[in-house]
Amino acid sequence: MGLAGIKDVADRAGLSIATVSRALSGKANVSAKSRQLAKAAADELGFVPSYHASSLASGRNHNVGLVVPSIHRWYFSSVVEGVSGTLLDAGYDLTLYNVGDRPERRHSVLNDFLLRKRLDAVIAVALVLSETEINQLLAIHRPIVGIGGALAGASTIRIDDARLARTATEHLLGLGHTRIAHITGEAELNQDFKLPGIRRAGFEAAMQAAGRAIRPEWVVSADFTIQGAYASARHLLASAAGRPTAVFAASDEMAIGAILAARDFGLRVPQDLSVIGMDGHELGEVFGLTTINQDARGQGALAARMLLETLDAGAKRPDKGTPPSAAATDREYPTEFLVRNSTAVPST
Amino acid sequence: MGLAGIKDVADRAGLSIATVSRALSGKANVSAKSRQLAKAAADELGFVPSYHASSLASGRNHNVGLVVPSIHRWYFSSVVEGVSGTLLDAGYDLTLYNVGDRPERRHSVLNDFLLRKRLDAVIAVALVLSETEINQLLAIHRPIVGIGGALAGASTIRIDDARLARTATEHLLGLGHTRIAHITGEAELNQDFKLPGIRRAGFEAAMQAAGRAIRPEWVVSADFTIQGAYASARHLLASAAGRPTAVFAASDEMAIGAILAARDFGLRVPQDLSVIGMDGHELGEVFGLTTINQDARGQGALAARMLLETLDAGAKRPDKGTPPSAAATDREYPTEFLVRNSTAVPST
DNA sequence: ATACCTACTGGAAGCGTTTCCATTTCATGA
DNA sequence: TCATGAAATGGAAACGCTTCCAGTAGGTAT
Repeated sequence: MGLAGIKDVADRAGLSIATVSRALSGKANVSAKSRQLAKAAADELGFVPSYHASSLASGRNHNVGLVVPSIHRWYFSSVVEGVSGTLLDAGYDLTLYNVGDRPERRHSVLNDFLLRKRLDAVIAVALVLSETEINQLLAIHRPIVGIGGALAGASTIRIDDARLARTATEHLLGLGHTRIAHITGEAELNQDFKLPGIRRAGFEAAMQAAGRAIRPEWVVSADFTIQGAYASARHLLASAAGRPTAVFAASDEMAIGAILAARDFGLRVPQDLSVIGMDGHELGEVFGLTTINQDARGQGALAARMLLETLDAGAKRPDKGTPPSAAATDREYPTEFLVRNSTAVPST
Repeated sequence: MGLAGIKDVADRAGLSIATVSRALSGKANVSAKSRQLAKAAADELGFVPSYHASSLASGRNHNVGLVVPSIHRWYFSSVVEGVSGTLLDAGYDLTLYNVGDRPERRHSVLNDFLLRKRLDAVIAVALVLSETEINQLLAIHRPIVGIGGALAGASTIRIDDARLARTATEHLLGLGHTRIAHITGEAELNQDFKLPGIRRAGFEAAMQAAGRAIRPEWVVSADFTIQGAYASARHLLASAAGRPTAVFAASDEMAIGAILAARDFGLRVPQDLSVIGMDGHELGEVFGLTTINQDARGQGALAARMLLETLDAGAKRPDKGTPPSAAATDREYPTEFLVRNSTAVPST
């Protein structure tokens, strides 16, 4: 089988190449009869248009790049699922760039891949791109959407991490807690991904506003995983003497780690220790975790939809036209405060 | 900036297009001087070759497709990380097809995407492709590697699930357990992904070989998540009367769900209930989970390396040559029995 | 019947590379 | 000095589509 080309289809259908192309891609100015003829011939030959030839000729790729710092953690895999589903349904390919913890990869991804005119658009998750980098992308007319990270000049979907962290802390304060600890992200995670610092700032703001001291030894850090936070929380909770009565963890995974550590010490949650998280991890339900639910998957889906919209709008020859979405929108994604039973009034 | 093309580079360097192309792609038969000239000119102009034009002309895509049924579960995200890292380092793109639980997507992915000549190779994770589907891919000279699923005719990386499940069960039997329960995967997961059934068969084989009865009510199913297994295990452990003394879960995530459920009932692990899992989930350490460690990430990396190798071997114009890797290898990936402290001699 | 407009159609020019092939250059040994 | 082959070079033909543009048919109004 010599992989039928459009020429073969045209011959078989008794039409010209041009007409077949129009017919198969659903363009106007094709008679119903021709269209049907073309489709039938294409089916019979099992014709599938060559992606590269079509992209080269039309300038459209039907391919969106997704840049993530990791794929293992709940937040990222949720976003990927959301993006992936939406894109697949729209007939778009998803090219995944998992830049991981290696910064040199990040550079090569931006240069060697993203700029290679092979992507129609880019979704960057929790990645802080420099203005130069953003401009580079915009210069070649590639719309960008950032999720969970501030992208100057590009459209963004995010939640107000500072405010929500503050809300979470205030929930604990409101219950009467004064001895509140915080589990934040590790320093290196703060590099491309300022989130831990922002949530921590929210925590500190709430504490200060309430006139509560922040004990440095009660601010510990972990790597955003359950097991990492478990280890950190064990240190935090080790000595009965200087033990907090509540913990605000910067993610649900870390909150769960704290709950597990607490259980190991025979501490009951919430009677002996209140724990509040942030994210909306599915596993939170098992632990009755009080948290602020953000629909990461939904955020991914929304980002994809936004991109598809601007792509459809700017249709034909994106290289040429004016930059799509001159207006960079900054949407705040809705969240939900989910009170379950990992937080309560302190027993003392 | 009009996005410099190779023509511009050639003009600037005072060379022909052909020589520039050879120089930049590191081909032979280019003088050192010309090569340097070309590189300098390319740098100055910020030239990046057009992916589509280059693929169209050369027939090589530098793009590997990865088909997964999900991205959220530990096993899959681990594999994706492994594949992703290896591919990125080799300068390949990764196109992710998350077919999810919707079978219609699977079909469209195979037809509309994979066959569109845009992929050099395909890695299918835990997906059972029909022989027709495999032949379709092989017919257009696209090497396939399957991970964790049997792909007749294609290369495969897998672990011997049946034997390992048997080993896990034998570990419990060897400790003296007779009342052994099994948490398997749900029926619908068994469709494209026979794994739950295979592990279950291993369990049954071990039990039968030991002359132990399998109590149907002690074989429960869950969706491979912690929370799902937690719910199932609660049912399993609810009545003190007919309670097993050991549980073999078909995945670490489900084993952890069982441990959490046991704790809720005040059962101590391993004194009151032994739990063994399978996979090597990072979280297993926190729970002291005895398991069989399979390096999912390593499997992904290996699959990518295998593919890259055959691609490099078959170099130039893969469309034309003989099918790469006529020899479909079926490798068994090494595993490690990890005895921690979630299993012990039954206390009765 | 003629003019005119519209809906279709097909030829052919790109899209931006890679690579074949013929040609030129250059070093080497006789 | 000249033949000889290897190394380097450039022209031009693909690669397989999309789309512009000119042209053809077929219908309507005059």
